[in-house]
Amino acid sequence: MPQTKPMVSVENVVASADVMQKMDLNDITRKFPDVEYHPDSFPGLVFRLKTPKTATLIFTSGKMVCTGSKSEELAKKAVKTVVQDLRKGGIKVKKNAVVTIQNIVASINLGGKIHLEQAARTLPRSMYEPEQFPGLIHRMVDPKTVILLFSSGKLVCTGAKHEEDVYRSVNNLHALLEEKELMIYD
Amino acid sequence: RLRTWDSRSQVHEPVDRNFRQAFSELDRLKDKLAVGDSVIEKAAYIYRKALEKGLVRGRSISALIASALYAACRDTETPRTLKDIGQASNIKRKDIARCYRLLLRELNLKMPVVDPVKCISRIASKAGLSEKTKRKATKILQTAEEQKISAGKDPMGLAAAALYVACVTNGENKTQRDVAEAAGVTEVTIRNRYKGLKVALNL
DNA sequence: GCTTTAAAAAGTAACTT
DNA sequence: AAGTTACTTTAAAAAGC
Repeated sequence: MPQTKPMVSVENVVASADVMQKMDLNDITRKFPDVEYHPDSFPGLVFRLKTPKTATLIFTSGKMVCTGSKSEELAKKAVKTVVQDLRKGGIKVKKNAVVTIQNIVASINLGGKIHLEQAARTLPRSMYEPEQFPGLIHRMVDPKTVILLFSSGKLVCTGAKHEEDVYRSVNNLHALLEEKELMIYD
Repeated sequence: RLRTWDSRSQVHEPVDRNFRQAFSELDRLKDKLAVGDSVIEKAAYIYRKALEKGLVRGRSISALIASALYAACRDTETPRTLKDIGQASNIKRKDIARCYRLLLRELNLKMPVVDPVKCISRIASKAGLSEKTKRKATKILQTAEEQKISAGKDPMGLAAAALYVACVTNGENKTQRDVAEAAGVTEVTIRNRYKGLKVALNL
């Protein structure tokens, strides 16, 4: 059975947020010189934080998208910090943001190599096209996530809404790989 | 030939016009890529399935035809790269790749994994290599117990590296650049694959 | 479908030095 | 030939073309 417990590390969390009020992006641009706002190419304003190291997109509707956090909690903290900074800078923001986690990306190391070509033939809902990408793309149904498998035994799991989904996805896949004898331990 | 189309062409509707365009395009690509009628017929079959599934809505018909042809090549193990089809159809490689993935997902197609051995002949003829070298390269790839070193690697890079090694052992005067150019990969890739091959073959 | 953000995996490509 | 940077794939939201 698994000689090694999978090493999981959350690499990026994407969260949407809403302060439920119209925002004047040009005003924010005037008061925050380090902000990026190019309405001709994209309607969102980019507000970067050093800690947590994130990038938050702010739209005129008051809706936001925060990316780059290493955990669900840090994503929420980042949005709070952005709103606080806006207020300190003189931007009126009445309500606190309602945050929703939209996607979690994690990297995993199974601790053993994977027989990719065999996996490509036996794993359902999988695609392996080394001419296009070195990893095998597997779509898991429950939880609904997508996992990229590499011959090194490392994985990337994305599409999860909760950190628990990442662990369930990895455990499901790991068990499946061992059941079908697709794992190669030293 | 092209009975796949003829058998359905009796219904004269907009769909009919779509098929005619698809077939004239496939016939044009057939000559440019030098693939057989069976590949074209398979491409037509896949394209028709895509039409029936409504995958053409809001999408480029040309890109869908080109990706159906790529899928047919893959299914029949006819060695043609996305780059080959992109050049023949004047459609960006990235667009063909995206449509191809869509076809796999929506039509539930399962393709065999590309066998680098099947890529040897095309590279060898483009580079003007001997039959002996081709045979040697085939043995090299087979002896390299594939699976262990080829996972995740571009099949054309693996085949090119094997051919380069075969040239050296057979004393055929071809540079890495010659082989790389014929295979459509860089010399750096041939060198990197060569390293793995060297270990696998105890060279 | 595109535009923008972030991040990992491993391979390949394109420049510099 | 080594190094660096950058692009390939995956997911997801935002507003608008």
